[in-house]
Amino acid sequence: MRIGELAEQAGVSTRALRYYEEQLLLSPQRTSGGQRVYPETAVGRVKIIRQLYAAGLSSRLIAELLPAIDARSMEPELLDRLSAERARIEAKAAELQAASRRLEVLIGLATHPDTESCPASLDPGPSGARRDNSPTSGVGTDAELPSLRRVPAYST
Amino acid sequence: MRIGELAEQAGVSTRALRYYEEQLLLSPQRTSGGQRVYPETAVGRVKIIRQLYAAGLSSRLIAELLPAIDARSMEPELLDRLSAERARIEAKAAELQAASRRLEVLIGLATHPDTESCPASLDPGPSGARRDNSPTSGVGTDAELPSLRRVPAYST
DNA sequence: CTAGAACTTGACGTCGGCGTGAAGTGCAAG
DNA sequence: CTTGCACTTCACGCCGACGTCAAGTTCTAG
Repeated sequence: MRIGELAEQAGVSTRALRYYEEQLLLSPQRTSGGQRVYPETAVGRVKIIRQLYAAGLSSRLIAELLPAIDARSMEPELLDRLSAERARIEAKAAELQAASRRLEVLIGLATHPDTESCPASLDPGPSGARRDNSPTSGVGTDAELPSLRRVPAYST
Repeated sequence: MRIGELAEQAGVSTRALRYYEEQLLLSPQRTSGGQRVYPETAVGRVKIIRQLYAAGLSSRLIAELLPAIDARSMEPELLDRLSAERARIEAKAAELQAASRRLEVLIGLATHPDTESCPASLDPGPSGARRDNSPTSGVGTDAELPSLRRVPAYST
């Protein structure tokens, strides 16, 4: 199959496919005229690639990972790097959830009628799964936000 | 106080402070010579800005948010956008966690001795808090990954 | 007065995963 | 042969929050 068909079947753009090839994730054959020819298996392969991208992996790491998946065999060192990546992704997810909780507090302050003087420390607190205290580009000590109330919203 | 001192006290770079000003998040006064002069309150303000950045907000949204925080009063429309932002951040966090679970599966496949023919569907499944089925730049239908085993690692 | 630290504006670099032309070539149908 | 779509390579654009020179100015201590 050629690039257009693969793009459609895999649900990606032709530009993306050429980019993947540039990143050595795909190695299609060529016709005598220079056009790319992919095997049927390429559809699944592209989907796997998308999965790995969606997992936050860089094209570099994916390029190293794919041969291992093909060979059904992984070097321990690569396995370690994969674990490290997963840890980073987990940390990022946790950070985002903490951020979401902070926003939730802020929204709550503006949504509720001013319920007492709620101490809005905007500190997410250790409510999640924080294993380490790595920097994670930390936002230092937390600042306080003043209380908010919703504006009456005149009859617009 | 001048920019260097503020930078140190707030824990950011002077470049960042100038960038914040460019984004209309800060509006310091100037000396006759043109140097920036910040009030003491700027320290807290910068920390709040950092919090909002950490919450995944864009400088554009922060710029609209800060006056509301200053005025302790928020327009409902702005509140809605804030909620939408929070929803997006939540979705992103959930997506990352799903990705992390996928990686965990992949790592597990390579780590365990080949425990039976475990059907590695790499489907995160509904194990988390997925409220909606919004696109979230979805990776379409899930692909299968073959099983893996760890390579013996010769005595290196 | 002078050294030099701290400051100023300006502008280009970064990182990644593509989007989006531009200009030319391959291929199948009528 | 010709139309015309799919394809090719090349290469710049983009987004965002700054980092990082570069060259000039201001402030402060001695």
